[in-house]
Amino acid sequence: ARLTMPSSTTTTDFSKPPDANTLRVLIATDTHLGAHESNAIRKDDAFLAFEEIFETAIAARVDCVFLAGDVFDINKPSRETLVRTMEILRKHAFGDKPVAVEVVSDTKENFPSRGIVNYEDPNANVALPIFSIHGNHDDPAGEANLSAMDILAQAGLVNYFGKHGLGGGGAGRVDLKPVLMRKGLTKLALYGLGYIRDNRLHQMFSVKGCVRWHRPAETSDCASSSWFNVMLIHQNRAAHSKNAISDRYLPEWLDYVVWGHEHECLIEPTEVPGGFHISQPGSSVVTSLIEGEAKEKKICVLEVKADPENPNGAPYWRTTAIPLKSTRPFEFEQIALASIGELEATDQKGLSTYLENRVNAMISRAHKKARERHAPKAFDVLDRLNLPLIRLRVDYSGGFSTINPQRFGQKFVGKVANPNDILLFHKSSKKRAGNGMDIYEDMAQEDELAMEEEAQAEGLLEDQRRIDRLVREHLSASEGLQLLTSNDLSAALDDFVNRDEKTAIAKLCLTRLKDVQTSVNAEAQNADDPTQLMTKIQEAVELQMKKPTKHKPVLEENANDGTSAAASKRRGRASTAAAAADVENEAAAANDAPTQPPTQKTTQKKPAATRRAPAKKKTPTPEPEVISDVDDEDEIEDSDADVIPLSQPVKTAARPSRAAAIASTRAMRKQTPSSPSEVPDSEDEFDADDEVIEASDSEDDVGIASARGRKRAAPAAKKAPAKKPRATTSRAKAPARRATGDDSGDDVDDVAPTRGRSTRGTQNTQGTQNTTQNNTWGRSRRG
DNA sequence: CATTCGAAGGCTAGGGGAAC
DNA sequence: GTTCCCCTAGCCTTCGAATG
Repeated sequence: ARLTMPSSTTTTDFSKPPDANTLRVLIATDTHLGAHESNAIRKDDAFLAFEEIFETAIAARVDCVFLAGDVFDINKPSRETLVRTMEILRKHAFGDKPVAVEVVSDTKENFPSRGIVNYEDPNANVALPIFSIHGNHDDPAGEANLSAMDILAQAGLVNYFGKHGLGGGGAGRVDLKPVLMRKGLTKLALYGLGYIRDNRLHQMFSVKGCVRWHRPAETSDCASSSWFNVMLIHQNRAAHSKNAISDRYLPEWLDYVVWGHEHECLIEPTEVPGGFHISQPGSSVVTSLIEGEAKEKKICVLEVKADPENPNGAPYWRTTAIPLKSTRPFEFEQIALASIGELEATDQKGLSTYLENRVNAMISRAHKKARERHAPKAFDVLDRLNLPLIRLRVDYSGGFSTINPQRFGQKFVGKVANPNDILLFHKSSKKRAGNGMDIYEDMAQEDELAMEEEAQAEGLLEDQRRIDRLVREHLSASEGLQLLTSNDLSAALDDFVNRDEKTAIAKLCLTRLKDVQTSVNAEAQNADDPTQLMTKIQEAVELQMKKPTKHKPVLEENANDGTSAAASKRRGRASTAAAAADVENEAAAANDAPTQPPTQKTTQKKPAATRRAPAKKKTPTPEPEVISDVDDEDEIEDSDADVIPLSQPVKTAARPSRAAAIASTRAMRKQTPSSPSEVPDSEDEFDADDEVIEASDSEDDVGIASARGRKRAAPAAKKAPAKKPRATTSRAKAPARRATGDDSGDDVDDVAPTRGRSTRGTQNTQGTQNTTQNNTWGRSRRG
């Protein structure tokens, strides 16, 4: 699906800054700052990796950094964690280097809490803009719905985006409006979706109009397809969760998806058939001692550049994986005792000796790997390299007994980072079944357990049914509920009891009250006499009562099935027919929904090979308000149907340049208090029209840099040589590593292990290769 | 002074649920 | 499905106050 062309450079050399039309971004995720904070040995691991990420960003001279969630390990990080995090960010994100990338979208919408992108804050001297979403560990919570990321954002250290209010009733609604970035001719649209509970998001993706994608409008000067579309997402991806978010939910016009949350490093971009590429960088610190975390930890650099011959065509791009060196070595192995000939089930001492030898071998292997990545001196000095994480997962089926892991670990204190939990014993069910004598006993036990679980599940189900029934019986009668619906109340009670949401009922009442008040106010204004007023109010209240629930109905099954009655009801919530239907009668509402005439032409899903950029199929709509009509579309599966053209958010000189803002602030400080209007108001420029894009394209990179860094031009130039050795040092590390630890004989592994992807031109057949080693640039076929 | 009693804290196992 | 973490119950020990 991608065309490739040889890079203009011969090696992946980040010591030189990217050219005026190349946007270079460092991408990392799941840094889990504060992880293992109470563990004296491991408490620094996350911070060291975090620091290395930013050292790499500086050395690679990237224009900005993208973080895909879980920056912090817990929702309420300790003060120590916050301070250490802010210290690292302050050190690397602030400085005098001019910012070459420019955000041209509405920053009030992108970053609602701050309203501006941090480098435009006259009080913050930002050199490296960082854009981050939240993850499940640092998701917003509390009355004010704040995340620890909000603290960083308020301090001007990061640009936190992708927090969605989930308004809109029903399954909730998310409006994905991209952060539009420009550097020279290159344009990048950055979409972000911070973590949302899987089942919630699953449901939203299944219901038409709940997830709405906004795209830069197609104009004669600027094709939609000339934007490089990047998505940061933080959700379950693997099949281990039944509500895992499938990449099929994402629109195929995306180019590059950074998948956070999953800790296994699968950073090599893999192509979704006919669509975009997904890169899963994985965590930068080991949080669980599982196999997936034993892989080498990596981050990557994404480079995007417009085709100078045809700036309106699809941009070129490539990625470069960079292994992290500061991560603590982690060796993982699993063994089945029954398959080891030399062991006898009765020989406890023999077992202990065997495991001890095995662990020692793992430690040696960890040391060897660490030495290969570091100069021996560093290895000896750094405890974290000398003290690896070791996990031996032991299947003791077949009559073996376990040994106390803690006592076993005593022998390895001072040799590994996790002496207490090196060994993990488990029994495999298959092996157990093959073990003659135990089989009936095991089966009996399993039957018993299964019956017990079934009974418990049935009990829970029965509890929920009872809640539902009680509410209906006692509160739905003529005078029982006048503002709340029984469905709403059942759902809130369920949340209160089963999900420990102490404010569920209060929230429901407040929301309903507000809805009714709004509705009554609107109706009352149209009434002339008191009698009519009463009738109007009565009607308004009745209408509100008939509106669908904001909570998912209790006991709703197949919540992810977009064709279920409940889902259909939600889908049709914009239609008066559905709204008028009794909330109890979901089927009736479902039948009404499809009869709504679509207000926009529906786009049929085509085979991947023949699909084109959706923007070209649509007529550009100048009015953003058109978005509400999307609900009426009936093609659930077509992700294109939820695409909304942004009404010319692109601007250029609209915002005051940072230098101008700083100058203005300083001038204001020097003088007696003057009117705030000295700072140009960007509001007026915001609705700039088509011409803006042309103007934007004509402004070259130097123009931006000089405009932004006007005041700092001299110091920046002076600083350049000082920073150079840093980059050179970083560059020198790669050859050094090759020289010391070249076990594979393939320097490809040093930069980005390929797992079969190679420099030998396989990309022409596979079409998925945009990796470092070959220095080829990928490109969308569209354009 | 010895014994008894209760409070407080440490430790452990197990359950539940979140994370992956 | 596995792993990890948090919470809780239950048990034990220690300590101090009350009692005889």
